[in-house]
This record gives sequence, structure tokens and C-alpha cells, in this order.
Amino acid sequence: MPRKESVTEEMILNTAFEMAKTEGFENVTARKVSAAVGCSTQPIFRVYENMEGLLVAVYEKASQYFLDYFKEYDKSSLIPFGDLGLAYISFAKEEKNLFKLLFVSDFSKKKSMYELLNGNEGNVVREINLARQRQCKDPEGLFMKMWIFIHGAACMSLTGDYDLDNAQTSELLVASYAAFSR
Amino acid sequence: MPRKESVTEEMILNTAFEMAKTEGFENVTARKVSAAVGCSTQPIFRVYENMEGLLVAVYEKASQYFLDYFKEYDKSSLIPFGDLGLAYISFAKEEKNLFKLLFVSDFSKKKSMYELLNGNEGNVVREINLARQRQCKDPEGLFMKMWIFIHGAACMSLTGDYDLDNAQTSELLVASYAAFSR
DNA sequence: CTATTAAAATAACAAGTGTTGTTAAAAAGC
DNA sequence: GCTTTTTAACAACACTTGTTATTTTAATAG
Repeated sequence: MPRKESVTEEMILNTAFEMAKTEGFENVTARKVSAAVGCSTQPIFRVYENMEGLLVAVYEKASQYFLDYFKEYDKSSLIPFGDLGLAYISFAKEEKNLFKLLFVSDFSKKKSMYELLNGNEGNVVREINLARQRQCKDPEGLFMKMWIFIHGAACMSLTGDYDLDNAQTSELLVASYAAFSR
Repeated sequence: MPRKESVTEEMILNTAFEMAKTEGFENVTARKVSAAVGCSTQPIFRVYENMEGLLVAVYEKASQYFLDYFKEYDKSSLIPFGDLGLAYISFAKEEKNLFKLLFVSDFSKKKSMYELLNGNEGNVVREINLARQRQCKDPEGLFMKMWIFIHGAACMSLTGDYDLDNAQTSELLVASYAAFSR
């Protein structure tokens, strides 16, 4: 009996996510999403209770997108935190809008930075153990220092105050690791 | 002949600045400012051509406020970039809204980070020279590294991912300086 | 073919935004 | 007291936002 749905949750979420990626999270509005999908605002509120629901879903998708980004990222760094850090800074440069959403905006308080980085695969834990294996006395403290530095570079790239390329960034991270780990 | 003005530019700007400080820059709207001043929206548009004009004035006032904050800040650090860095991180913790406006938001691209820090008194130049006096080979490179680290700590405090107090932060900066400057 | 039933579209509401005529008020000079 | 001139207020316009009531549409069961 019922009419077949023509606008699926997947269509809505994918469209909203794409908009967050290209136009920024603050531009994900009911009307803009529906216009991009090619429907009225109604299907959005059939699938999600309200806009907050859709925005949370977009946030979740973004956090998964970051983990996938890291998973696919070239892992050739010689130091602990090198691959994760390089991917993080690259992500900030390439996906400014998503980076802001996940790690800078007020919305980013949904999950802590540690949660977002660690993911289901224990990305952070793995790197800390790697540092421990290398006879580092305080691997957690080293992670903190390294990550403050890495986060600083990523955030500066957002405002145009950091413009080193990946090779230079890689060298910089090696130098910081050397500096912090002795 | 003319009617005496009852709403001055100073009243408007001070009120708008105070709102940016306490409620966030994004909440500085024509109606909210006028409500806080206790007048209609009209006086705002008599004094400023449009809202953009007022917002730029608020930004300028914020940048001066930061420089004054630093000028008044306790200067007892034993290392170059120590006082400036500590003040910067304290400012981020105490004045989150203004810090975001100046150093994180898209509006922050009005002035570069270097411009904002250096001010009219050459705060950055002075510290770089201090580092040079201490036989540092690459004081500009040292500044870059130190500042990436300092900016990282400040930004992490915004999202609740950094919670060291001033004494701990001070130690951390001394340690970073030692690490980076050899 | 019709009745049922869910989906989608239309349109509206209420609240918010910047902005702008028009009107009222007040002060100074004649 | 009257006119002039500036300031301020009121109200409205045109727009955006989330949300929702109502209507239309389409698919299926009988």
C-alpha cells in the first residue's frame, strides 16, 4: 500500500556530508541539503527527528572519514607519531572544513581528540607502545608534547600561518621527536 | 541646532566588544547590540556604514586588547618566547571568545598571527633577538617551532584537550625551548 | 478500479538576520 | 515662537533559519 520512498537516509546523509566537506559544516541547513538532494525539506524530517540528528550523523561520518583517511595514508615515517601526525596535518590542509568540525569547533567536544585519533584500532596506543619499545621513559608525556606540536601545525595551516609541505613537515616531526625524546 | 546625540560610537563599540568577549563574536548582531545599549538598531547604522564596519572595529579592539593583556602580563620567564607564549596560552584559556576571533576564526585572516603578536612594540622581534644573543644559530626557526607548540597548546585548551595550569605550562615551555634550541 | 497508506511537496509559522524608509523628538538660531 | 537640522525610534522589508500542518502523489491490496 505505502508509497515507495524516493529519498533515502543514505542520500540525505551523503549529501549533507559532502556539503560539510566542501562548503563547511555551518552551511549544512535543511533547505540547502534538500535543494542539493533535489527534494523538499520533508524527507529530512522523516528520517531524522530534527536537524541536530542529521548534524550528529554528519559528525560521526566525518570522524569515520578521518580514520579511513589515516588508514589509507602512506605509513613510512621512521618515528613514533610520525605517520599519525603527518596524516593529521595533511588532513587539516586538504579537508579544512572537516578538520574544523572534528578538532576545532564547539561541536568537536562531542568526542575528545584522543577518542577521535585512537579510533577502534588504537592508533594512539600503538604509537605510544612503539615509543616505549624504543626505550622512551615517558611515552605518554612524549605523546602529549608531540601532539601539542602536531595540533599546532595543523591549526596554523587553517589560518594560513603554516605553509610547509609534507616533506618539510616530515623533517620537522623527526626533529621534534629527537628533541622531545631525549 | 542639532539634537544632542545620546548614543555614542564609544557606547556601541564598547558594548559590542563586551558581547564578543562574553557571548562570542558570532552573537554580535545589530539587534543584540542595540538591546544591550538600550536603543534601537538605528544609531549603529548612523555611526557605522554597516555591520561589517562594527565587526571590524570590534576585531581591532580585540587585537589591541590582546597586546595590552600581554603588556600587563607577568614577565618572569627565563627563556625567549616564554613570557609571550605563557601570556598567549593564558589568554586562550581566559578569553576563549576573543582568542578564537583573533587566532582561529576565518575573520582572523584580517591580520597574520605574526602581525598580531608583534604589535607596534616588536614583541616577536625582541624575543628572536634575545634568542640570538644566547648563541642560537637559527632564532627564526626556533621561533617557528616554539610558536607551533605554543599555538597548539592554546588551541587544545579551547576544546578541553589541554588542562595544564600556568606553572606546568611554564615548565613545559622551558623544556621545549631546551629541546628545540640545541 | 478503488481504497488505503505512507512519502513527498507545498506552504506556512515563528524566530532570527541586516538594512532602510518614514516619522517623531530635541536643540539651536532667527 | 518658528524653522532648521540632526538624532533616534518605529515599523517594515527581504531574507534565512528550523519546524510543522496540510495537501498531493504514488504504490499496493482487495
